[in-house]
Amino acid sequence: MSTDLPGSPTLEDVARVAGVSRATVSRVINGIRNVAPEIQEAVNRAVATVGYVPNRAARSLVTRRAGAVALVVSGAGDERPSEARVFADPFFGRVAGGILGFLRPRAVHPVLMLAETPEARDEVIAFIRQGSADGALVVSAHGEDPLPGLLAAAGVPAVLWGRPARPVPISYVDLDQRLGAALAAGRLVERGRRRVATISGPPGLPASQDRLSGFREAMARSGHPYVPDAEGDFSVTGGESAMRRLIADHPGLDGVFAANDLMAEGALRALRDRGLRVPEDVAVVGFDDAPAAAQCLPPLTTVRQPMEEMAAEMARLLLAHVDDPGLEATSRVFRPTLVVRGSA
Amino acid sequence: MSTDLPGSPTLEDVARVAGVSRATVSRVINGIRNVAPEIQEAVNRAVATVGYVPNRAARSLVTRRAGAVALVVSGAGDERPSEARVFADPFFGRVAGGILGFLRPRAVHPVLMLAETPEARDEVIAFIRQGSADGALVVSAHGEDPLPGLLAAAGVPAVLWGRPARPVPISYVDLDQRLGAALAAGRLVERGRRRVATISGPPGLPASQDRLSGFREAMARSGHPYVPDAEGDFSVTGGESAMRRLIADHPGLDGVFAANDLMAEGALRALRDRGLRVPEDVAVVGFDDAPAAAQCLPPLTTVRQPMEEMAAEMARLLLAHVDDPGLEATSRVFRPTLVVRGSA
DNA sequence: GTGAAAGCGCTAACAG
DNA sequence: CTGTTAGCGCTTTCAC
Repeated sequence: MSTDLPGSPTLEDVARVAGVSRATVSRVINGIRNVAPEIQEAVNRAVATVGYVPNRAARSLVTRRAGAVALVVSGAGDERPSEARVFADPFFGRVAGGILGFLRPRAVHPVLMLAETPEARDEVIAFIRQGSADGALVVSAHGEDPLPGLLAAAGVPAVLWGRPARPVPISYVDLDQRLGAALAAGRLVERGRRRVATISGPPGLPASQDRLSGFREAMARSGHPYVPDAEGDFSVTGGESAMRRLIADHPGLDGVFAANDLMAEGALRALRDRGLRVPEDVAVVGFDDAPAAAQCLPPLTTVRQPMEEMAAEMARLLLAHVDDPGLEATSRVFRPTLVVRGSA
Repeated sequence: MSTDLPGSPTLEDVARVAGVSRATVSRVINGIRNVAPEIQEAVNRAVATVGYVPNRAARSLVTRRAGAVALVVSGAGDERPSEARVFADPFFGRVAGGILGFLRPRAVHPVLMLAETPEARDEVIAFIRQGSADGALVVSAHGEDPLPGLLAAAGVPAVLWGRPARPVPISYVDLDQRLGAALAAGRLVERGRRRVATISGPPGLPASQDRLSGFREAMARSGHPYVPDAEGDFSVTGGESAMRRLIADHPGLDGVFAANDLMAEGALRALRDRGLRVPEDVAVVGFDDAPAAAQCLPPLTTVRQPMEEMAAEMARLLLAHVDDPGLEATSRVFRPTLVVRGSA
């Protein structure tokens, strides 16, 4: 007999109740046409009465689709401590939000993974090779992250957030960082600032490098060949101490470009502590347009990075690669915009 | 023939190469004894040469284990916007970190889910019923979150972060909030503070309520029956404005207990802006011992909540429920400790 | 100690 | 338009 123990109802059960075959039930469940309306009706009723819900493993086994993707946070330091730091960054939150927004309507679920150690990296690729996920979405905290290379070598579908430091045949989504930096420079120059400095991000990240060099080049084009910089780490406290160093080393400062909003927030704080007014004494421009940017005092003028859209695009690209394994690696570069608020 | 297309190698392939049967390979893979050492050797070699990696769907189909759990962020508002906010809170990062730390060595993966709408909630329980995950770990932002009730009704293994507002037969992990609040009160009293106020969290959360009433009761026991409060929302800016209100309404204030560190940080900022010194003029005690607490100026005296351990315990409890469906719902309440730094 | 065989629940040809 | 028939890759009795 097939009326077993509690085990949740299967297609077979639904079929029996509806008085049709498993195949027909399957067709109805998967929304395939060519099924008489009356039968569809009967099947749906049967599904409801037995409380049927399709078994994902069985389905995956035959469709060869997991309906899941790995959301990998990579190279953010190592071991436990890092975990908290990465997730705590509002940046990750926005990216995750954008990805979920795209994946959800498509019934694809993100599996959170950390890839800080060689073993963890192997685990990520094994995870995909064993069919637990159809591909990987990776957010690296380091330009030298070896994961993209491993993914490419394994021939696993993957999309990166940001261009990797060294070329890898993998799709990625990025922002035109240099343009963003130029926007910031333009604003500062437009506001008549002559002694401008910058607080840069972690030098290992291509995004940091591009923002720094892009800013310097734009300033140079405007006749300001010398732009000192203090290195930060993309955190509020990092920005705060960088700003302090800048104030100490360059007393006459009247403009600052911080490579992200968190550091800009720290800079604002340091400036306030020193009794310097923003934007009167020192104008400040941030980068990202993080949620907190509008809450700063004064509200932060910043370069907006459409993170949610970029994140959604990552997801879209990944699913495209999953659907068509032959697809060439591509890159999508978004344009930043300047959001003018009170700080500059 | 079985030498098909590229399709990744299966047990069959390994068996052929090793010259044994599928069953034997399976035993070796799953570390079951009763296999001659020499054969184990041969199998392992074969696994390596063909690059075998077990197919998770096939395995799940028979073992009835997904090897995954849903990590649900629930009731944090609704729709897209919320997503970013929740993840951005350092609180979520630490919890996620603690969970991952426990799950990883056990080869269980967390699938990120949001449950803000009724449909999203149904999706969560369907997700588990279809075998995509073995259970749910849920972090609610609202005491009235309906998800725990649905989970319990569906008989799905689940563990909550924090006691639900209304009793639900579900396991949860919590902190002794009242003891934590008493610790804060004790410190303030010990430092001779006589005009003490508190910045409370979202009133809908049991944790907020317990910290508030626990603090008031402890203060009352020390002879301070009146403790005004200003409501915050667990964010820095919320704490900042609450502090401003408190200063305005209660000029003589000399001590403040903020229901979390983010708000304490905001309070510090508001106090500094008003030219009040901490701890000389006003002593401040926070709650959580967030990573940023030590970075504040002055470093924050706070009530430490062992979030990572609590999170790990959630995961442990969930796996226990998965292994033994008959297990009764239990609760594990952790004890907070006081971390004395500069602010009080 | 090892192999043969029976499914787990589902989808996808292929007939009819 | 619907049913029959094969498996997907793996674990797991049950014999040997």
